[in-house]
Amino acid sequence: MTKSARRLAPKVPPLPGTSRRAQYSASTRRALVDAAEGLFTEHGYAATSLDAIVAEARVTKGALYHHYSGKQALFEAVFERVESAGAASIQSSLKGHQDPWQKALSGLHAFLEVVRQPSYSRIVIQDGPSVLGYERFREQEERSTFAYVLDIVSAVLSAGDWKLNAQMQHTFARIFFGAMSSSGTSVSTSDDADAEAERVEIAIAFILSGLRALAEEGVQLPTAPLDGRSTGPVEATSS
Amino acid sequence: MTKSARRLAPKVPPLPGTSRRAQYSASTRRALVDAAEGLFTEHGYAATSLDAIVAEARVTKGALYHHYSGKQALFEAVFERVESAGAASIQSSLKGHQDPWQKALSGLHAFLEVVRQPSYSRIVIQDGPSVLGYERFREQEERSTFAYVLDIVSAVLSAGDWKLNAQMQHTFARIFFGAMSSSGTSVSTSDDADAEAERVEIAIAFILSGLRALAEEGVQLPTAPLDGRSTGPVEATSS
DNA sequence: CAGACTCACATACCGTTGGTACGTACTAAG
DNA sequence: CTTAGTACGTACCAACGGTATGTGAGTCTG
Repeated sequence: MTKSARRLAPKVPPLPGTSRRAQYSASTRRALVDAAEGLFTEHGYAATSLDAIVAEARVTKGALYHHYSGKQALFEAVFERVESAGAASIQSSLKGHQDPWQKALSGLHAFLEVVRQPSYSRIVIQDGPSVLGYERFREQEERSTFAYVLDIVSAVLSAGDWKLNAQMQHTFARIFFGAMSSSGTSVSTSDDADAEAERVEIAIAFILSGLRALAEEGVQLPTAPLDGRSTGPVEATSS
Repeated sequence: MTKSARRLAPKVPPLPGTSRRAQYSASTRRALVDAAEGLFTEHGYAATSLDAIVAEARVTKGALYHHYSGKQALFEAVFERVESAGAASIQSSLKGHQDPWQKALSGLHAFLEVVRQPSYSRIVIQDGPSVLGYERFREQEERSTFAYVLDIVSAVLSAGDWKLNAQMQHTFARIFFGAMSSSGTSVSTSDDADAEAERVEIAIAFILSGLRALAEEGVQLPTAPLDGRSTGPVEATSS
């Protein structure tokens, strides 16, 4: 392979992605991802066969395996697209807010909108963790949706004049992210999604206002674990 | 079937479950569930074949399909056992606390212990929703672990002198349950699980103390949706 | 106690599925 | 026109969940 490879480089491989075949190729990939997204959303990952996907995309399995290493890799492509679309939607809702508390409420609202989309609910929230494995799922989340949550939570916490290390910020973000995901799924499966979303917003806003009250009182986070479970009634957290 | 069926009823079908065959049968079921729990925990639902399970249990597929209608039904049996064991563990931690806030902290601690067990983490938290489907998963949770969370949350909320309808209590419970599940998984996959669990306890306790602060101030829940995202800065939630 | 009957499995098999090996048409470069 | 490589299509395979059917031990009835 070394003897004939170095002829002389073509002028320029005219921008990879602009040639005819590259366009066809990209089109095929899109068709596959589109079809897969629809079928995964409708029937879930396990109940969707590759035959169904390639039929819907009007290609063959050969094409699929040429572009993706397998079913899971295709799912990852779908996941990434759906996830980043949702994250972008959330991000855009944050513009025009400086007050962290307002930003949090606005982001929460946007999140509850995103999670009501069937594709996001099914692909990201429901099938995501088990298909990708929790580790990979988390890697993906960490650098998109969760990142925003972390940002906002950190902003809220520092607005509360609490100095926390990165780990503690992470923990808080994880807690709120979990709360939002869970209640988000609850919203998306509710009979009256609007009403449920409203309740969630009220509830989380109320919880946030609780933190705000603590901030105004100047209450600090305890650094030691509060052992309030073993024997008698102890004084617990409030100052 | 009607001609010879009504002889006369045998004295009593000597307590179903005590006959020899019934004992063998029960033993086989246990072996299957035991084997399945181990393999599901280790490799996950999808990556565990029925052949592997029946080999581990030292029976054949015929036996499996005699007792369970399929792989999913077997998983449900495993799920139910692991789940109820965890729920029982949590429930027992609640004894000896009258103060709802203390009860909440104690339950939280117990939950974080339970969720650190690999079987619970993998089978209930991770594979549960996608295998059973979110609806069935939720039905199961609703009448065990989630029920306790709902109880505690309701107690906390009414201790805060807030009158909420059942829906709102549900919403709050869902929020906290989600927060606990998510951070619980985070704990179980952490490098230093103890430290992470400690942080989670501190954080959630802090959030609870925020609610407590609101209670002491007599702040009430807003009933209308707070629209704090559209145009300018609005006054938001705090009184 | 003898026979009929039932239950708790074992064995052999099937359809579907994810994945692979290989052939082929089309394209871009020389 | 040749040549190399890409983008597929076709044919196939192994593994898996699930089923149909056989069989022997256990249980009940007379």
